[in-house]
Amino acid sequence: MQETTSEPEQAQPEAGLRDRKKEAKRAAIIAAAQAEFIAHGFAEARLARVAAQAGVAKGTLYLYFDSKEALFDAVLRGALPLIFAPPVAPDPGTPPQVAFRRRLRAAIADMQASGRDKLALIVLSESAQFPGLARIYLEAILEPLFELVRDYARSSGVARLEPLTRYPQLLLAPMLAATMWNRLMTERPPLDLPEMLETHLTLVLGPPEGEPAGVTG
Amino acid sequence: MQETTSEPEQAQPEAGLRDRKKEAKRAAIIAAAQAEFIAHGFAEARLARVAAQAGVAKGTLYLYFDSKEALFDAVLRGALPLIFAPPVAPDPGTPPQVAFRRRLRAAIADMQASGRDKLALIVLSESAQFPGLARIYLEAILEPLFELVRDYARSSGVARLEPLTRYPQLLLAPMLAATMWNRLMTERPPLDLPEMLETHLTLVLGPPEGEPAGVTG
Amino acid sequence: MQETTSEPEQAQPEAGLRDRKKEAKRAAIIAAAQAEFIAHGFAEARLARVAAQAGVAKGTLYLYFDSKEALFDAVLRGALPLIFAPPVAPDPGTPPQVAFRRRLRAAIADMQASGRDKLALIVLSESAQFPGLARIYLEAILEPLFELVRDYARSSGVARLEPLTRYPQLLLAPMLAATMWNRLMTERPPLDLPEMLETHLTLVLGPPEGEPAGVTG
Amino acid sequence: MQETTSEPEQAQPEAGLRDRKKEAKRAAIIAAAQAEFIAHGFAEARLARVAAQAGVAKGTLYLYFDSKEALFDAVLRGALPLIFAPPVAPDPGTPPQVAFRRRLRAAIADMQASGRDKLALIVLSESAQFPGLARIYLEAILEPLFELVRDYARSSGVARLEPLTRYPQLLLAPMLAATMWNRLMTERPPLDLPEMLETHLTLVLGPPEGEPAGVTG
DNA sequence: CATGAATGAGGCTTCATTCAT
DNA sequence: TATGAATGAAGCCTCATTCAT
Repeated sequence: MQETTSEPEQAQPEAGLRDRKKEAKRAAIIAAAQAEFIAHGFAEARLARVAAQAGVAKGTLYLYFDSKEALFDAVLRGALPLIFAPPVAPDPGTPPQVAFRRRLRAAIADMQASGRDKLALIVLSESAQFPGLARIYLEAILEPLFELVRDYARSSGVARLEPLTRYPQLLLAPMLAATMWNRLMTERPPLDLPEMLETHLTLVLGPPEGEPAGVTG
Repeated sequence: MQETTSEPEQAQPEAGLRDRKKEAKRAAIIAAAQAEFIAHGFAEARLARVAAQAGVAKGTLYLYFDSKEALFDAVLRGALPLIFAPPVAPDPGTPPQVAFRRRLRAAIADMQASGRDKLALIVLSESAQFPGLARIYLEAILEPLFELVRDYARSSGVARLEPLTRYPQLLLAPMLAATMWNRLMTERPPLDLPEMLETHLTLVLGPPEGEPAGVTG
Repeated sequence: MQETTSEPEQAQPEAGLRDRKKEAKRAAIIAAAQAEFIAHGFAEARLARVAAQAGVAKGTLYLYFDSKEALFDAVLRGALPLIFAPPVAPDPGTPPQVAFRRRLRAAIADMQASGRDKLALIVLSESAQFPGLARIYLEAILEPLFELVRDYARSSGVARLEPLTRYPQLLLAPMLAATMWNRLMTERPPLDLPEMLETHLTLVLGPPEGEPAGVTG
Repeated sequence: MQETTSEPEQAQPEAGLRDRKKEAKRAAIIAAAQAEFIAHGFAEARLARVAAQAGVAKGTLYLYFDSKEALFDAVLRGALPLIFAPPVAPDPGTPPQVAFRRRLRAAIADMQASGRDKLALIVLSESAQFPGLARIYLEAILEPLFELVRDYARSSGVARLEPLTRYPQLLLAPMLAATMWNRLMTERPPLDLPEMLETHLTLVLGPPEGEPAGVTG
């Protein structure tokens, strides 16, 4: 139990090193798999490509994951925590509407940048094969967003917005639709997601206030 | 009904009969394939099941379609014309807003009832494999709807709605989202699509007028 | 029901031809598999070799059998009926002891010649993997033999043989042992199975009577 | 317990300790392997399970054995010496027939208790893969038993038993058969091996004498 | 035109064996 | 000496596609 002096902590750091390496490899595999699933969907994803991309042998995948499905599962779960980590500290002082809009913008940008929107699509279309997963995944993604919307609609005190507490989807749907659009309509100029979002929010919620203010006002 | 005499005398009716039979079989195959693709997605669809369902041998599929992809293509194209057949005659005399809302309602109901919403999902998620198809399909479905929205926004003369001429998606997205929701969240009470649509339209367009009329002011 | 004359019954014989071909191929596969299982045991048996030996593609095996285990099962079941088809017609007139001995001799010779003794061994040693099969197989092979022994012991009226009605195994075990011996001790001169059997029967049952009579003349 | 000083001073006792430790580990591996082979046969045996059971890492196995086959070989050879260690001191004074029967009984009981009967089965069925081994193993087990039988048959002076000097198998086969039977027919009441053996010996050799005495004689 | 048996490339997965630590 | 992560050959099996009938 005593501390080793010169060559400190033999077991601990060595195991730590091992574990760190394992964890790094695990992460590499998940990253490679995520790219593969995003590029080809579940059924057409090839574990050989995942292994090659991750720089390991095919068999090595099975040291970390029991099966292709388990790997898919891990990719999804791995993506989950990233989805709604508050992107910027809540910054007290900003009016709620501004914070709300920032939050939505960040969520959109993150989905787009990470490619997780494509994962969501895959889960959607292959939900027949992964029934439980679809529920978990979508709940983990959507429920927090819904709560965000409901909170805002309630706290805003605007009567017109009351329906959003029942159908928070209404506010979020265009983001989903637009993100799909951009992923699919690669031959066209992409939609300007932030602007479109702003437009939609203005359409539904009214013009923004408190923010740097674009127009004169 | 007459027997074919071995000499192609009445080429017309005989060929017509043949063609009708061929066409019927072709239709049966497409119907079976549509069900299969909807139920399992593209990759997991099995031609053996399609053939069995259509009541033909597996080899027979190849007399009508070159490949699994060609069959998928045919299914999609077969579904297209149905999507926007005007469901009810335009019925002159109804105010444009009412007609517009009816049209949207009909489109939604049709998508839902036919299962074509699932087809759309499949195209979405497997668009990497079917790049051209995705474009064609979505354009055929969405463009007419967009045009409908743009027309309405323009002709309404309401300034607030001007953004819809640039982003007609904003009005349609909730329908897409809701249809996906209901397809996936089978464990929960389904969203009431018509009501949700109405809510959304009211939220964006304002309360309906000319129709039975809900609130007053 | 009528006899086929020149070219009658189109469906029947054509289907018959197809079926006959399928049946022939099925038989060829089973034969090839039996040889393979006998040569290498279950786990080391290679379906590639079975297919090659049977003159079919690997995938073809799966048109006839669901899995390697199912093929093994079929091999065993296919071997069963052969095991105790009465080799010669019972020939009334021969005294029961003679008939009994003949029967045993034939059973031994048949097991040896067909290689089914090796199959039995495989079932034995891999019974952990095929629990039900072991029971079925051994019952199908052994129970009839046991019954034969019991019948004889009872009908002989010899008091000394009474234990055989309880332990018919005692009379048959040497045949099992000897057949194993010859299969394993390939480097030694093989046991003369018939003679050994005769010796054993004489040892237990007493000298044969009624048969051509051996030495003296 | 003393620290190794880096200079190999007391090579003898230290090495002895080391050797003992190594030997213990080696024994643990063999024991684990024997259990594994008995439970699953050779092909289905998993070195991972052996290592886990022995409490060592998988790689460690290869410090002691070159390959899975070498380990199997070691298991068999390790089991050999146990098979015919005279279970009770020959005890002079008992009549030969009694000693003989006791010996057989002990051999049977030992095979059963140790699970080595299953090992024998495995060797039998996989003899194609281990040709040399099969011979060695079976000779080591059977030859001593055969000699026992031959000795007895000769020394008994009973003419009827003369065939046993040529076919000692005849006396032993039921034990082999019965041991197999009990291993396989786990769903049925097991054969009472000692009683069956006694029955067989009585059937072939005549009623026992000198022992507690059943009949008078 | 229709059939359905046959094909065979290629996917996922296993596991004895190796090797850097 | 011991570890256990990594390897990669090889097996079983699937299924879109072909072709003789």
